[in-house]
Amino acid sequence: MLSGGKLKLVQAALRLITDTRSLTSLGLRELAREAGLNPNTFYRHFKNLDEFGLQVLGYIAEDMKSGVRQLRQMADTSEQASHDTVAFVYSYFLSNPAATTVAVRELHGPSPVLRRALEAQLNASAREMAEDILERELVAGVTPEVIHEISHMTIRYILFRAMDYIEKPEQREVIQKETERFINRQFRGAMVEHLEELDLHALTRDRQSQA
Amino acid sequence: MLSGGKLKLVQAALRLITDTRSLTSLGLRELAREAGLNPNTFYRHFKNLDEFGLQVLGYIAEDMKSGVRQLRQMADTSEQASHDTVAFVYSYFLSNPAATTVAVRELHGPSPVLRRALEAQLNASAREMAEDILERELVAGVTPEVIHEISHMTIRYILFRAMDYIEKPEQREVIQKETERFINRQFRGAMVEHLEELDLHALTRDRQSQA
DNA sequence: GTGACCGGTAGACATATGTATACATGCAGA
DNA sequence: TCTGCATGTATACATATGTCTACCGGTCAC
Repeated sequence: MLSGGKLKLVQAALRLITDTRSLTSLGLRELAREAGLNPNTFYRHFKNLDEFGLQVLGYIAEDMKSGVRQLRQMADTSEQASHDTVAFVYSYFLSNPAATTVAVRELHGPSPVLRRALEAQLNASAREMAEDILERELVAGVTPEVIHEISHMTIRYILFRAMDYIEKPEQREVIQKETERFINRQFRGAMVEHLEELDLHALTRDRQSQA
Repeated sequence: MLSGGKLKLVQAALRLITDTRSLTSLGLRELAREAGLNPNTFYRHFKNLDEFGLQVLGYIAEDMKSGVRQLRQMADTSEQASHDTVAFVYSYFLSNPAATTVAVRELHGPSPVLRRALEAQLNASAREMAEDILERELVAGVTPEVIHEISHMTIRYILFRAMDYIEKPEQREVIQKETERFINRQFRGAMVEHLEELDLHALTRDRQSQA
């Protein structure tokens, strides 16, 4: 898809983006230097840095999509599904740290163009996730709209945690477990959404007296 | 607390940070220019730009804290409390857009120093929120640890949504409602966390047949 | 074979930046 | 009154950046 110098420049960007750099902070000369090209070659491929940023986003979006596609796997309960999904997604992020960093950073970054683009891509992922849940009937008694809404939140939540997950190896297990709890609480909360608070309290008391 | 030139520079930063700039992207000369000072005056007050960033964070942290302090108000049910809190917090963000933008942007930004500082401040806020919930016994049947965990997530969630809230006036109502649902689902989900999935389904069916 | 085009290069430009040194002013304490 | 110190300024330098114009070597179509 991307050829020659274009590819070199995009990959150079991914190499340059570490803990301490963001996509929008990269300079054209810097990029060319890292790619082993003449500064002016940049102009042969991109009109300006914004257009370049979009290409980078497209590149990593492609990557992420193909990663998420292989996620369709079996799971009997929703709890099991959330566990598997979370494990998979984080391991994916872990093996693509640069792309992940770009996504997290630019989602709230200073370039409106990139923000919109990323948002659109996240929405697409959320939609996919929701439809997957609906098709496999993993959650009962929750309307499709709510499933979409929760998926939307979940996708973002995972993305934010991904940075910590990458940066703090000793916290990975904790983060993973927290994420699972987050998801399960959302869906369980949605299931009992229309119950009166008093009933809920009674219910909780029941459980506690049982134990 | 901050005096003269120091203050001028910090305020200049807040003025410069709009949709399209981030704290870490500001230059020393740029800052001085906006503050109406000589570039070198910057050095009279700050060792480097990182130290400056920390001061800015401190400045807005002060501001936010005093904002959140007046939040202690009455509410009978947790649902009511989440509604009031969400309304209040968003209106606060709306009236301090620059500070909000800084916080959101730098929490995942390229400067590790600022990231850590912001994280610490968010954790403090989360702790405060959790303790408030515990003191006022707004949520029953949920352990303090879980309340802390949910508070932690909620604080972050609200902060992220704050950007959209500021930027997209036509979506403000929706965002506010979504945030309330988010919070309520978390706590309700936590209440029924230890129930078997089957029981939950039965419960949901009950409600549906009632209706 | 020739002309067009694509990808890459070289050099030069105006302009911006961070920083160092040296100078000016005003106010506090002796 | 003199001294010190904090604050602000002026000038200067090395270095980086985006961008412009011009040049070069292949490759493909005709």
